[in-house]
Amino acid sequence: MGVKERRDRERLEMRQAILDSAREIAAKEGWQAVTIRRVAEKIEYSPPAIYEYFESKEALLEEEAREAFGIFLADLIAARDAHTDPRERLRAMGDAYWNFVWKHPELYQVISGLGGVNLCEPGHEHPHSEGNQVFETFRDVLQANLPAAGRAADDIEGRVMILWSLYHGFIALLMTGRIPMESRDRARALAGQAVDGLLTAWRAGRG
Amino acid sequence: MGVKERRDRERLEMRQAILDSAREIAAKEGWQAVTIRRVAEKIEYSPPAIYEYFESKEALLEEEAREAFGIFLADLIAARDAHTDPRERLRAMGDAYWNFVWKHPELYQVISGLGGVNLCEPGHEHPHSEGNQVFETFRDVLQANLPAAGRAADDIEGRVMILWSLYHGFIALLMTGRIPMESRDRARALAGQAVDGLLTAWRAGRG
DNA sequence: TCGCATTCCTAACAATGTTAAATAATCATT
DNA sequence: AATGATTATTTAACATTGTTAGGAATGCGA
Repeated sequence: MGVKERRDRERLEMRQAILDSAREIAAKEGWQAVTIRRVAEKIEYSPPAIYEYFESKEALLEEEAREAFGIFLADLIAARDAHTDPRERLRAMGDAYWNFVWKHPELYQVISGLGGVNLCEPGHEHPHSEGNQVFETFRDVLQANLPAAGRAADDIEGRVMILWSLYHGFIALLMTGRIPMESRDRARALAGQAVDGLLTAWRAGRG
Repeated sequence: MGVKERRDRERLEMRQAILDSAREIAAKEGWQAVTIRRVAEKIEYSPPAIYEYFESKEALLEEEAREAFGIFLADLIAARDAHTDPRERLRAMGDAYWNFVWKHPELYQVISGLGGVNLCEPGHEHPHSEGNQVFETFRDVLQANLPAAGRAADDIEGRVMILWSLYHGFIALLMTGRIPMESRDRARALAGQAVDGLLTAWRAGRG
């Protein structure tokens, strides 16, 4: 009675085909161009067929965000595990963050509400467990970068937020054109420089 | 023959009424709810009437952004001029930045492409002279906060970008729900703390 | 008064997300 | 194998979006 299994598998394949098509359109033309009808045309089905696999366009985009978080997290963990020294680890994770964004802009956009993705709003809850895992990974590695003394007293999570905001701020300003794209490499250098400054301040217990 | 003047004045008033209506809707229900038809209904005109005053919805939003930049800049300059000590000035401008965002979220959104505003894209040029003025104002005040030695060699503008990214990053993460709104005050404290850390690093010539 | 520009409206278009209803395909059971 | 039920998929449509075409008013200067 493996017929049920096959049908489930086919259903998953269809679902994935929809996700892949949407992402492909987004990668080529931006999320603005991702339309139920465009996706349907790409997989050679009629528009309403999509609604057998996703409750709405928003649900589809949320699933894209979940996938994106998964890839992002995998990249970060790979970068961390490529080194043992805490400083090397943090540096590599910063590189991984930055590289992920410009290697898959559409993924970072759907994660962070950039590029005309409407998912993200203050009220809206983000139940992506990978999102939390990203945060926790950064927290653990940052903690290993700080002196043991007074570690409990220090607000490690607050400092993760600081670094996160710094990176995301630069990326958002670049992606929205506020900082011109020609300054991308310079922005990367500045972000790294700022992180170094903050780290030394924190190590010295002055932050 | 002041009839021409009167007509011009009426035209400007109508234009402003459109802008005000759009902003009012955005303030109450977000930019997603700002629709040509909603704006038209609010000013008791038919939808196509709007196109006599704005070439397109995008042009309307761009004008909103221009207005928003003007208010933002005025707030920043007022904060700066309320003090003479450079440190006080920078602190006050940081406060002004933060306060502007949460006093007029819809204005910051239309400026920065948050909250479902599609204006901002990497290619799109932003010819808001007020945007540059904001940057230059911050640059001058930051410069006054750094030691004179080696000022020319230091990358002041890069450091403005760093502070800008830090602030904007926190705000964007809050507005998109990545950082929960309950942590807003904590985020503000963290941002200030990070700025202090960076400033001391820069003053010591270690940044 | 006539012509002309401005202002505004009705009606419509195409594109969007989405739903209803009907049809085709597939499967389990007899 | 035939049948009834479930599932998959499509066609047609709806409401909402931005936007345009074409035509009334309106008021100005000749």
